[in-house]
Amino acid sequence: MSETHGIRELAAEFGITTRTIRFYEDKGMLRPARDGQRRIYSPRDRVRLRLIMRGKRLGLSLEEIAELIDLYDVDPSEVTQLRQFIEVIGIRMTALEAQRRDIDDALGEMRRIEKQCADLLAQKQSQKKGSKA
Amino acid sequence: MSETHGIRELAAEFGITTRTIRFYEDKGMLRPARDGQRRIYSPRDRVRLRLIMRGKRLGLSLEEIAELIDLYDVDPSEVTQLRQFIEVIGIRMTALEAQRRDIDDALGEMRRIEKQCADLLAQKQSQKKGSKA
DNA sequence: GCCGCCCTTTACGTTAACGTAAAGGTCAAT
DNA sequence: ATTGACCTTTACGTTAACGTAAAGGGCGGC
Repeated sequence: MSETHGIRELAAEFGITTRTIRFYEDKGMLRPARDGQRRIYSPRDRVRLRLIMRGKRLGLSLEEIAELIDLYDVDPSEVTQLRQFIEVIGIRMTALEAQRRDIDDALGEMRRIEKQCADLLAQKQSQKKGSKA
Repeated sequence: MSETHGIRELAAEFGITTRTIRFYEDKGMLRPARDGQRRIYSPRDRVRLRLIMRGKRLGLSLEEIAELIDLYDVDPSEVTQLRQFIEVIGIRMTALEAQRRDIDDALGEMRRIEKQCADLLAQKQSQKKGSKA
């Protein structure tokens, strides 16, 4: 039942190298338990790694990702911290929404181009047919 | 009426340095005209630069961006090229859609956390009031 | 006891995407 | 003609995010 993993397992699961995982630990983004010297990764560590990978897919730097992840486990005891927290999250969300718009724009253009190509293809096909008939 | 620009203007408009613009040219991503030695940027060049910046916001490497931009001005004369083209665009679109999902996931989580914080804040406020009454 | 496999730390190497500095050309204004 | 504001090329420097190699410990199997 104890859902723990070795570093090699985790690396395989995420398609990265052990070096990369240790590097993220160096950067303070992971804090696996230890069995002697060996690193032991809990489900919680896996979640963190998943968040890191998603951040990378979004084009964030490791530094930005670290900040974001830290957001997830701020202890919500101080009110001023909570306020700042909400503000930071708001900023981040605005950025993400802008990125979403960028993606939608790009997708729109690509669909347009794709259609143009398809139309051109159809034209050429009918021309071919015509030449045979 | 001739909508051309010097390198300095363009840099200011996009919030980047002239070095960066020349760097992109080195990489074959821009091909400004010349007046003697000076670079002259056409509206077309500006569009390209806009595409580059958007690609960067999406976390793409300059190499990926260059490929994508080249997609926009492939000459659609060969049918096999058109087919390949449509395929490549499809792959790119799939990737962008995945990235969109990542963003939506992240936004969802952040909204959840934001709400949690807001609720906590509200709780603390009412507690404060209660202690004063 | 030794082999092979996994793990560890330490440290130098590499690539992308520029930054920064050096050395110089051009042109308008003073 | 010299200053200042641009522009140019060339080239070395820098940072992030790892890769890669060296040197070694722990352990189950033969």
